[in-house]
Amino acid sequence: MTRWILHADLDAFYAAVEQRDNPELRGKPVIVGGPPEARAVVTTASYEARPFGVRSAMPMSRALRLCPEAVRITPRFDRYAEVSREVMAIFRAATPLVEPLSLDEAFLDVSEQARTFEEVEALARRLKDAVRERTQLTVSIGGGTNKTVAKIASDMDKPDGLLIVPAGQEAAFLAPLPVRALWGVGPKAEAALKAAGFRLIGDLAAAPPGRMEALLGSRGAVLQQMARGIDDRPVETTHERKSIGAENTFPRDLPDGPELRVELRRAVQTVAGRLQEKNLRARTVVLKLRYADFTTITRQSSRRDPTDDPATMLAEANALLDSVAREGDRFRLIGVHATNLSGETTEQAPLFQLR
DNA sequence: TCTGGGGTCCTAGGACCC
DNA sequence: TCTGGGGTCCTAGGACCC
Repeated sequence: MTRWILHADLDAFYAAVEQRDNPELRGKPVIVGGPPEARAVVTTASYEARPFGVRSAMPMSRALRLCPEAVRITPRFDRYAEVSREVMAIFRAATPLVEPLSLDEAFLDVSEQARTFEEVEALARRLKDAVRERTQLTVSIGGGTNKTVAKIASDMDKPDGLLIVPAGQEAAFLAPLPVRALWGVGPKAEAALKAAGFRLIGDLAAAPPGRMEALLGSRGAVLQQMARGIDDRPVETTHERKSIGAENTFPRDLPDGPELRVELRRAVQTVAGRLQEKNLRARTVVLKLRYADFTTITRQSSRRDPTDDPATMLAEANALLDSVAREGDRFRLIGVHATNLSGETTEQAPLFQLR
């Protein structure tokens, strides 16, 4: 039996929700993200904003210079989560095998619902129609016999796309695409591959045995298999949470002192609160600091007994900060993470919670 | 131009144990 | 005098994803 995987990706999701909720924003460039004074970045740019060169992860100050007439909206994550649940429910009505990757993306295994290319395409079409009718949002759907192909296919026909790769065509579909399109190839790996003469996914597929490992370590072999259209990762409906964290960049750099310690306490309280909400405890507290020059360090301490107590965690975090802070240091970010979790860590929730 | 915040996974060195 | 080999845990940093 052929395995059929869909990857569904809501188009400019956060911006689209804002435009749907507020008709005055429709047809206008909308940029979702914090204010430039807060040193925020773009979370999502509507399709009207993209011709100006506005992209996600870009500093908001730059985005607003590129597109001064844009309407900037501070993200409303709770709202996006609500809409996301509606969309995921539509997917789960089609198949129980749904793996949310974030609020706006999911893999679906539809092997039980569709057996041929035509049936898969028809099912994807029905899903797109259902999402549009029930939420007024457009979703791009890619499909194929594995996750790699489905994910890349959904990217290639945005927005409002639909692209199913026929069984047997995986490698041929991937070959002409740049290596950067592969999941797990970021700026560093791309540069390393380019320097070694590999530009296209087809180049990776054809590399001699051992070449990819030499270049990229253990990931090399996996990447080459993906490049060849081979990827048997299943759609996972649950996942085990490994960490919970909260961090914050300040509008202005701060020295160690009462203000910084207050920020640290806030972060600890957020994390402890979320641990308690989820009935989890952590054995390890991680302090994260970013200096004014953007260098980032972490310091952690573990103990035998897991805790969710804010006072205990704060004492540890403060001690860690004591151990690194020097006179004259200035910090732009502080964060706290809890790891080595115990309790019921298996969840149905998305892998990546927020975008 | 000036760089977020939520995560996962991997590597590498050192401590410690047998 | 020169000095194992394997396993596990902890720590720190970094690449990557959305």
